[in-house]
Amino acid sequence: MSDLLERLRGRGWRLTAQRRVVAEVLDGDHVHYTADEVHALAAERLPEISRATVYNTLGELVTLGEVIEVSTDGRAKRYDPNAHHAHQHLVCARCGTIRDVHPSGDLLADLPTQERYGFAISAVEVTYRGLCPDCAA
Amino acid sequence: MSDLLERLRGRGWRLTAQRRVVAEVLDGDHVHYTADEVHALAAERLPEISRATVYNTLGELVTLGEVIEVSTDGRAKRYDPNAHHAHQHLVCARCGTIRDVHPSGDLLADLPTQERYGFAISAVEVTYRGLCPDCAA
DNA sequence: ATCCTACATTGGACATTGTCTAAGTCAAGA
DNA sequence: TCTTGACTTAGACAATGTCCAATGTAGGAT
Repeated sequence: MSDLLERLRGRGWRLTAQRRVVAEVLDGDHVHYTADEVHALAAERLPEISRATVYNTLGELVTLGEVIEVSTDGRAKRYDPNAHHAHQHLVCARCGTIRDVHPSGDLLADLPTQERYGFAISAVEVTYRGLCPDCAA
Repeated sequence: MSDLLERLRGRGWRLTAQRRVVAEVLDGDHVHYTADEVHALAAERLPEISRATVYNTLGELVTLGEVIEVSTDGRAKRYDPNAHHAHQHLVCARCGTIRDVHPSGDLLADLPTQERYGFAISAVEVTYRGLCPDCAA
C-alpha cells in the first residue's frame, strides 16, 4: 500500500493531507473498517477532517479499484484495501468481524448458462457466515 | 406458501390481520421486496398497517426461518420467501433486480480447514453480480 | 357468548448511515 | 508567485431501521 499514493498521483489525483491520511489508515493487513471508523482514525492525525471527505475519498478509492466495499449485512459497509488479491470473506454473525479467505474451485463455472438469465456476470462474491471462536464460547 | 399461516399458527403465532397481509404479500415466486415495498403493498389491503409492524413481522419470519433476508448492497434489505429451497442470488448492479439461481458444487467444502480460523460456519452465501439484459442494452 | 390478559399494533421520536450543496481553501502547473 | 479548478467543510437532508409507551385484540377460559 506504500506505493498507493504514487499510483494515485500517476492517475491525476490531487494529493491532499486528507487523502493521505485516509490512505494511511487503510494501510495494513486484514483491515476492514467502516467509514466511521476510518473517519475516527483519520481524525486522530488530522482533527479537522470531515465525514464528507472520508466518504468521498473512500468512494474514489473504490471507483479506482484500490479498495473493495463489503456489505456484510444491514450494518455499515466496510472497506477492504486488499483489492489486488482475489479473496472472499468470512464474517462472524455476532460481532461482525471479517477475515479474508481463499476458497478453491471456480465459482463462476458453477453457474450453468441457463441460470444466467442473459446477465453479463462480472463478479462473484462469497460470504461464509458463522460464529468466531470468541463469540461461540 | 399457502400453508405458511397454518405452520406459523402451529408454532404459537397469534394470527392477526396485519400478519396475514404481510404473509400474503410475500406469497409468490421470485419475490424480493424491500421492507418499504412490503409495507406499501400491505397498505393497499390494510391501509392502517404501520411500518413498525411490517418490520416486526418480517423480522419474525426471518427468525422462524420462513423468509431469508438479502443484503445486496448498501440499499435496503430485501426479503426472500423462498427459504425452503437452497439457492443463491444473481443481482443486477444497476437496477438491483434479483434472480434466484442454483450453482453446482459444494461451496462449504471449497474452504480449507486452515482458512476457517476456528469459526463454526453455518451458512454460505454467493452473490453473482452483473448487468441484466435490460441494463446492459 | 363474554371476559381476560398476554401479546400485538400503532405513531412518532430517535438512531445510524450515507448524500448533497454552497462557500471557502488549497495543490500544483504556468 | 499567481491562478484556477479541484478539494474540503459544516451542516442540512434523505433513507432505512429501531424503540417505546399507549392502545387494541386474538384466542383460551369461564
